[in-house]
Amino acid sequence: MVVTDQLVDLVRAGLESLVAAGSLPAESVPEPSFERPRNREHGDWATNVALVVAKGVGKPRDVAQALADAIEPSGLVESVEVAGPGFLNFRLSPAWLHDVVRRAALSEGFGRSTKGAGRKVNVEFVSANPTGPINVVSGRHAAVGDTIASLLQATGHEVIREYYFNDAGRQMLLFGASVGARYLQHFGRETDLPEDGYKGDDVISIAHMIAEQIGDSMIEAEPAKLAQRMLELAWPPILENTKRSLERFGTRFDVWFSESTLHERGQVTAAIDKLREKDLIEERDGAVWFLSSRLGDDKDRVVIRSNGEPTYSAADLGYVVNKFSRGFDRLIYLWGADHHGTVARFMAAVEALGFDRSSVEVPLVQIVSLVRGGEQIKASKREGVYVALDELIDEVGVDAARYTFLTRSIDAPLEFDIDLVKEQAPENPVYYVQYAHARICSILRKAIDEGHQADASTAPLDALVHPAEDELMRKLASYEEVVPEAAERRAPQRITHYAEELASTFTAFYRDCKVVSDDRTLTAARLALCVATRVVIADALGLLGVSAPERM
RNA sequence: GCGCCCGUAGCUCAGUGGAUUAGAGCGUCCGGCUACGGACCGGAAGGUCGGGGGUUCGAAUCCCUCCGGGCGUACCA
Repeated sequence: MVVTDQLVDLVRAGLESLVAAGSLPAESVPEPSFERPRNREHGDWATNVALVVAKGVGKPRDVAQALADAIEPSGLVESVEVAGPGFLNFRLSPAWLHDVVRRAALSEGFGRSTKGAGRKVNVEFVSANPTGPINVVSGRHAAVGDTIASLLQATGHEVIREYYFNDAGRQMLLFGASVGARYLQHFGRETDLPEDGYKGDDVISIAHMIAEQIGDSMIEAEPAKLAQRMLELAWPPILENTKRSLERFGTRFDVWFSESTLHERGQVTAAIDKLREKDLIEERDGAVWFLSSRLGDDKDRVVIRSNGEPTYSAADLGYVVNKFSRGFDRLIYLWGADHHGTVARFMAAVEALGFDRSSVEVPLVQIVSLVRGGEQIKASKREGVYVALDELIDEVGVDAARYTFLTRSIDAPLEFDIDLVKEQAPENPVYYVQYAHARICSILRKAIDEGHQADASTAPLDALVHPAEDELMRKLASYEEVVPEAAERRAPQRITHYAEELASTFTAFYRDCKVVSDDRTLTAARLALCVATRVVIADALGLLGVSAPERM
């Protein structure tokens, strides 16, 4: 049982006995919460529960003292004292830290919880249209979405990673027309790119590829037919490249979801009909409108244009119904902050379609701005301005790239200076963390060579009394708080920061405590601590999708 | 105008209700390699947590307001 749960039980029992004695009203008993005090003089764990219940009952310190007296002694708790305005500070026996070391070293679900057990979550991220190579902006989304998904799995959720792609519709036909223009140019025809068309050079190479495949058979085709045909030929190989790049980047999706299948199955129309039944649909100016303003949106939104084509957000209606029909309890849509203006409309649709708004969340990843040659450039696929994810991987490697994306909060805009990132790649903190891991592996190899055993289940952990050992054990213990918090807050950066702290704490231990020595008891204990640290570093890096090398 | 995000050390950023020492990396300055891996380590300088008001026993953290920056505000996505 995790130590905080045991403490909660102890304190709850104490509170209940105060209620039974009449010194606390029954309705004022909250779930006690525990935290690790920053200052070590304040004990191992502290709760503010007395401050919370004291309101209208008495002085916080008096309540705290009464509660401290009411808490039954146990083998776990060495002392409970009242401090500051009314905190209860707990000092624990060394056994809890030893338990941490053993559980971590033996990999028995350390850092895992079952909080989300039985909950099925869909995490949809990246979802870039297959109009060209996947870029670094998508790279940030891939790293973040993948890690959020891993964190949810670590807290017991069943998770599906999903990629939604556009293979139809106005925007994609524009892309098809752009490819068509390049196709015609390939055969020497004088043709301009469509206005707002896709201007990137990669469109040229796609057109060349198609030209080799089908020859000049389409050069006399009607523009609309040409665009449609080019689109059909272009997107599948582009999507394949996207899959390959993302897999190379360590991100694997469970489901690749095609927008056009929603239309083919009539799910978009069905969703609109459902809104119509609720009188949330109106025809105006020849278009069909969703009256989203009745549900918190700024204004109503078109779902079917006056030319009869559904809008992209109409597909979203069918898609959310489709997702829920697959049995998910929660949908997470990781969107770019430049789409935040559509969140209100989307949430209005969720409600209108009969779903609970609180079961859908849309974390927004702030924009990535590109800097190249000291100048800020606006990344745009249509303008052909971007840095390809493959290029980033080639230059700095997967580990450094992912790690960089995962050190920042999703709320922080990311300035991506491609020159600077390449230059600073060797100084990336990821190597500090990986180095600590490799160093531990090296120590363990040496110890085993010399006939020592690294068996945490039998190691005499009482021998660990040095302050640096104590610090390291405490840092390991906090992993069990960090993972659920990172998961709940959708905050991968908590894991990167923790990994650096753990590596740094280990390095201090390494400096002060020689692991392998003639003292076999002490060596056995320290080896167990090393194993525990190695496991936790590897686990944290694993959540981030970063490798944990045994040698560097 | 309205909406969302941001404003913390010279720079890039963590910390988002807890304890009169607010942290890290980089940069700057000083010092350290005869131990299991120096991709390192120790120390120093550097902060009105954008300004003001409020809530609270307690605020960088919550609320209001102002200032500054980014993004959005389409029958594009």
